[in-house]
Amino acid sequence: MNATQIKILEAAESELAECGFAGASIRNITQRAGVNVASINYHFGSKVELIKELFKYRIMPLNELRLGMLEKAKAKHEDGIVPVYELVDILVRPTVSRLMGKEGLRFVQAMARCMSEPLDFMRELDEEIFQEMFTTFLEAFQKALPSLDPGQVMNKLNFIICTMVGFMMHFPRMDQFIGHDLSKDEFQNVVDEYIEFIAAGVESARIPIS
Amino acid sequence: MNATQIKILEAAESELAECGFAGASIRNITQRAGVNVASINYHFGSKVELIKELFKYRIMPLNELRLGMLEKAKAKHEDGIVPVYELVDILVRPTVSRLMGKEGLRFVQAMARCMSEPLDFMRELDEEIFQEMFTTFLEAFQKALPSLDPGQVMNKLNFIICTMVGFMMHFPRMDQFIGHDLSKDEFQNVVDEYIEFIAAGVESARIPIS
DNA sequence: ATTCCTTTCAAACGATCGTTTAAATCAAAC
DNA sequence: GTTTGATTTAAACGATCGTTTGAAAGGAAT
Repeated sequence: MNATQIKILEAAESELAECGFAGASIRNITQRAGVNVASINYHFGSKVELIKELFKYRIMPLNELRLGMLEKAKAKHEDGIVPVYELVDILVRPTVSRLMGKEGLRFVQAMARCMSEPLDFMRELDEEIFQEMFTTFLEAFQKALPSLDPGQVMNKLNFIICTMVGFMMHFPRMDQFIGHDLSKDEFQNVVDEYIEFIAAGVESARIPIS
Repeated sequence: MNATQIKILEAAESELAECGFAGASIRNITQRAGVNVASINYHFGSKVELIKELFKYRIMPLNELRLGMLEKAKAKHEDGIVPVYELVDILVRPTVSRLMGKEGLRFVQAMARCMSEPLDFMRELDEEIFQEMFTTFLEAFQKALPSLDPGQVMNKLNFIICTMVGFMMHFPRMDQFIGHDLSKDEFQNVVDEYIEFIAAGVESARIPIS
């Protein structure tokens, strides 16, 4: 991965964050990166190969971080059962906490935008990257919530994903609704409250199994 | 609103749901509707005017429904304070319950896709349509959660919006994660559990005001 | 200095985009 | 039956899209 390729990847990330996949243009990306239009096809083969490469480049270390944290948490508790709150934190914080800081925001927005478009190659990424993490955490949540029906736990995990996707999507608009820009402290507060919000939802079981 | 215009609106909705705004093409829309390419500019003026018209056409009755339900709920409780669970239900169910059924899904997906794109005219719609409902429900939630800091209530409401956006976005993929298509009963179950999930998150207050 | 391989470049490819135009078609009023 | 206004149509507009091409430039090894 040489300097030109990294310049292109970062430019593509910005373009994706602002325009989405359909709206992103090769010409804009290369202009942002200060390289020739043909560079992308030369270095990556095509537009979709470029984007796939970008997400692999970004997501894989993030997932390894998460799985590592999960293993550590399992080891910490003698029965291997990690409490719900901790699981939610491990799952949510690595992504959400990146929203503060321009590069993190850029990545997360690019991600969210592409996830919202039903692109064939994103479905492939789903299967390559997310499915494994989904089943791993599903198992952990089922151990942490033994009183719940397995189907309910599955739903809860899907709800967590929903909230994460929604948060990534809605976050840039939150300022508009709140009325002012968030400071770093306020942002940390929002993240903490958000994780608490999700954990409480996961732990709740007001509706009995019918 | 004559027959041709409605045909165009519905075709536009389908196209938006599948391709988003940037990906939606006038030629595809007119082909779906079985009308000439020039019809859109003749009847609506431009692409963005068409989409704005579509959302006004769909959202305004939905919002009136919600505000009506809120008024009824306020009247039902002698102090005018509507419990959290009921507020969440009023806010979430009218949108989410539409996801079952092809037309509803089509509308919600079109909506979600466009909300994910930072389009100027969507910001206008935000201000015209959502801002009013946001402040109305913010007030109701603040009455229902008197022990919480106003800022926290604001965050909670933003979290609700996040989860709704995320749910609309993620719902078409949920089948893939669950492994089979949802039946009507299963879907109703998911909606109920989802509303409970959110309500529990809103009611939680584990983190003290620091 | 010359060879060889990688990288960059300007230019062009065909396709599709949103929009406009002017003629053709239709439906109702007189 | 003719006229008038609204609607639909096919064709073309200039612009931009992702991709390809063949030549120019660069850099390391001989």
